[in-house]
Amino acid sequence: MDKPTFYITTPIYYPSGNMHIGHTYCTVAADTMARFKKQTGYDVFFLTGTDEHGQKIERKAEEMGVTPQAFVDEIVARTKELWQLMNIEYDDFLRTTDARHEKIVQQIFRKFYEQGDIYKSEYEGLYCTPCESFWTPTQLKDGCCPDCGRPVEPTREESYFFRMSKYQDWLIDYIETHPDFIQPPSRANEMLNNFLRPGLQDLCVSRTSFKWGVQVDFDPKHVVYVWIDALSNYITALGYGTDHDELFQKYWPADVHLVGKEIVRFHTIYWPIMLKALGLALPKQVFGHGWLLFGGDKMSKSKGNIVYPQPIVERYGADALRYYLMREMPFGADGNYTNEALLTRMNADLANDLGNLVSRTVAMIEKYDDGVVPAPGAAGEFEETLLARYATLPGLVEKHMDALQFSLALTEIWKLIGDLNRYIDFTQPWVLGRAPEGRARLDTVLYYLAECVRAVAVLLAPAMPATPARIFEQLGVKDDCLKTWASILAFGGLKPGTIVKKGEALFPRIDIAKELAELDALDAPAETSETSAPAQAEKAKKPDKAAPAKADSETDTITFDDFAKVKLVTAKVVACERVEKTDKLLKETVELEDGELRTVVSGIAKYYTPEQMLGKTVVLVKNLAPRKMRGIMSEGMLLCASDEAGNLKLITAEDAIGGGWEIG
RNA sequence: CGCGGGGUAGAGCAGUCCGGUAGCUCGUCGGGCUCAUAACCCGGAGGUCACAGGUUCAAAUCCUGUCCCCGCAACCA
Repeated sequence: MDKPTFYITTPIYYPSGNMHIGHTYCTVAADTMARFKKQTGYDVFFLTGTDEHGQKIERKAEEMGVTPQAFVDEIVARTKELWQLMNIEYDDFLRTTDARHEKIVQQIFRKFYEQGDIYKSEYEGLYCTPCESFWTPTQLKDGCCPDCGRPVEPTREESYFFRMSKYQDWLIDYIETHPDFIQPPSRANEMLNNFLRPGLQDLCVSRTSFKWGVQVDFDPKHVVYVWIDALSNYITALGYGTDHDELFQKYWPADVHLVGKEIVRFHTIYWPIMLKALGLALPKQVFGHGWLLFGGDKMSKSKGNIVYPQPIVERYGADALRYYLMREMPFGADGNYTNEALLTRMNADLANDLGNLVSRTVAMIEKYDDGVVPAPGAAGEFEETLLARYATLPGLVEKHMDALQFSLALTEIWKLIGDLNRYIDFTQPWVLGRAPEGRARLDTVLYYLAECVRAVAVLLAPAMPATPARIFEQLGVKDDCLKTWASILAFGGLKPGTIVKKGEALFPRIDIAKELAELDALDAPAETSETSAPAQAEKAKKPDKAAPAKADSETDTITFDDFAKVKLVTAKVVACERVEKTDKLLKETVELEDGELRTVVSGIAKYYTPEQMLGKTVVLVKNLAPRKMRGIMSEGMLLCASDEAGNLKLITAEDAIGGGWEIG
């Protein structure tokens, strides 16, 4: 008999830098789900991968002096290492640079064109030649390029467009009649209200301004634009469109696409329309999970607050991190990552509740029954309570897992763990062990403990794949049949006579204060330099624009001549006002020694009022290229120091009488 | 009125769709136990559910308005 199938995907990640804990979060969730479905009898296919094309990667590679392919190869290699470290068991890893993918994307694109969903037209926009970018009128700043401040010119670029509007009514109807399609439901409203009901624009689906992409085979100067390329991965990985499409026949449509909330739109609007145009079924569900924040802030390279999993896993193991990620926040909402919360959970849940339970269970069997699991006697009141929990637990876990509520599923498992710890206190095995007439009760208690701990190990396996084996080892469970989901549906699988063996603590208790200090010390370099976070990783990242590659690392030096190029002078603030309608900007007029006045715009309004600025002697980068912001030309930059939270302090020169003193 | 998320015990959160005793974890205070990783168990303290109106027998939950916080975007040279 064929098993039911289950096809789950993560997004294909953009390898412009190394994967951090946010990517890890999503991938662990997918892996946990995949393992759970396998455990409960499904034929599972779990896909992840990387989305490797696009101008951004082309540029980064160029800056680093390598080919785009070499650039992404490096990141992909590290990504795969990370997934291995995290115990991610994917069935396939698709790279959009794989020949198998590119070929089918071309085919899909051609099909769209031939059936009239894609038409050739001209992209009309305002083009900034130096930046090679199109801008819409609303993006312009004062009629100029928002990136470089230079004038733009109306330009037409030949492009292909997808007739999204043609499918709009169908899609609205589909979403309204399939309430489970977009999860959580609030995201569906967002899509309907913001994009679908106002009317879809035709989507520009090709570019001629860069080359790093899938070429349009019937019009080679075009490359396929990102979303057609990227979204197709979910079917090209299964061999769609080839002679060997058995996987596609078997697994499509996907049961769930896990996606970050920022790309829900592409997966619930463009992707369904593409599929409809191809005549294919839609995925059963798109689940938009929340973001992992750091201290309440979004993680970002510019804030330097990106958390990488490697140091954590090296210290505490993948299971501890996986548990934390799955347990700490409801899937779908944003959550905070903090080292402190991680360590607290490790101690409270893993060391105290679970680890200690295993430890005391095994220790008592060794002490009172020479390490041999005894046969149970009749169930009493306490046993009935336990059995009641035991009987409903698998069903509850399954219900929560099917709703992707990992946190709730784990909470249910921990309720049994709590019951077991309580059970020991209530039954007091150490008292029973003192008198011969207590022996029968004692044996019953010890058997119930061991059998329930076995069930816990089975239930933990999806989220914590490495831990069950360690529990089974101590319990002396060798028979693989006793490690399956089926084996816990009825109480009593564990054989009396099994030999237990106390081992090392599953999760040793941690000195939180000490560990926190050490983790902070590890993080410290990462705050000032992006390059040091994961020891063997990194090196490949860079700020998005400009900045020559060598400025990347704090260990790199510059020559004196390099330094001499920067003209730093003191400057006195003679006027200052807020720039209207902005949160961050102050406009200062500063005076240099020769009486020269400069206008400077600075993003410091959150830290200084115009009144505070007035009269200060500050440090100005005199020869920085002018840059227009909010329509005001800024002629230089005021030096600031920033702490790890991004708070700014102006560098001032208290003793300087006025402006114009040279520094350096 | 740009888009979105949020304001519930000292901290972090659930509960809000589908009104009906305000709940969980950590911390804290007191007690118990000694099988166990100074773990485990019991109990206590601590909340005008941001604010103001409204609907209702009944509002954290529904409606209206206000305030505040945080992302994104527009402005971090």
